[in-house]
Amino acid sequence: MPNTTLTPHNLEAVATRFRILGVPLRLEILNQLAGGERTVTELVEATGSTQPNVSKHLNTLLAHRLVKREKRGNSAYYTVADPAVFDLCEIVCGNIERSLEEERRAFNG
Amino acid sequence: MPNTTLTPHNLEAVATRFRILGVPLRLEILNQLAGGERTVTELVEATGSTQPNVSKHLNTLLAHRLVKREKRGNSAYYTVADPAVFDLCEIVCGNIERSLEEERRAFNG
DNA sequence: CCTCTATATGACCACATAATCATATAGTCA
DNA sequence: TGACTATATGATTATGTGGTCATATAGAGG
Repeated sequence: MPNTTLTPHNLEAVATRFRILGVPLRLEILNQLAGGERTVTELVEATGSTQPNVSKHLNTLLAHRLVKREKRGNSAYYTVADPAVFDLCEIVCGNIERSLEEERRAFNG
Repeated sequence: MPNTTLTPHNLEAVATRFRILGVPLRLEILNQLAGGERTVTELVEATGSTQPNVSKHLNTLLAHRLVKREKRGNSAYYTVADPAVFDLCEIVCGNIERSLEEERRAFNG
């Protein structure tokens, strides 16, 4: 029953969620977190970005509840809050694939 | 087998797709198109936005293959290119729901 | 051809925000 | 306490883009 659909009322919230996911570095971070919890330093190394930048994006992801943070010792360990985000990526990939396939068919019979 | 996942290579494309969906008016347009093809004028009335603005967003959606356009007579009829986008919205809604539910549980036991 | 309607487009502005730098905070260990 | 490491944060800049306005394009009907 909680199979909510797109309504004018939650439209803003949904758009915001999409916007959060619309930044490559944030997707890359989430992709890293798909392999389990990571510290900021690990994410900095994995992404090649700067520490303040990664921290800031993690903060954004945290504020929108896409990740969870747990402080242990000197470090902050981040994990994905809801694995369903990866389903999103799957679907989007499927979308893009079909688009490209269709374009290909349109080009050469 | 075309079950593509998030890789560094398509990451940019996926992020772009998310960014396109991250604008409330565009979501509203897609939501309208869920009910079948619509003309620009119809979408202007339904959304309460201006004609140039709606046209511009339709152009963006078209450029990224989220909608299709067909010109008949004096009007332009738009349709959703890939209904799978609505699955995205469903998932996001589910995400948000779970977030809020969890937040609620955290607040009052 | 003229008018009306529908749609697209270019110029412009305003605002949000991603990236960077410097610095603050805070925990660990000697 | 002092040095070191890890993380967060404030200020600033640069850029992208959503919205608006005016205008162009184009088809329909007289």
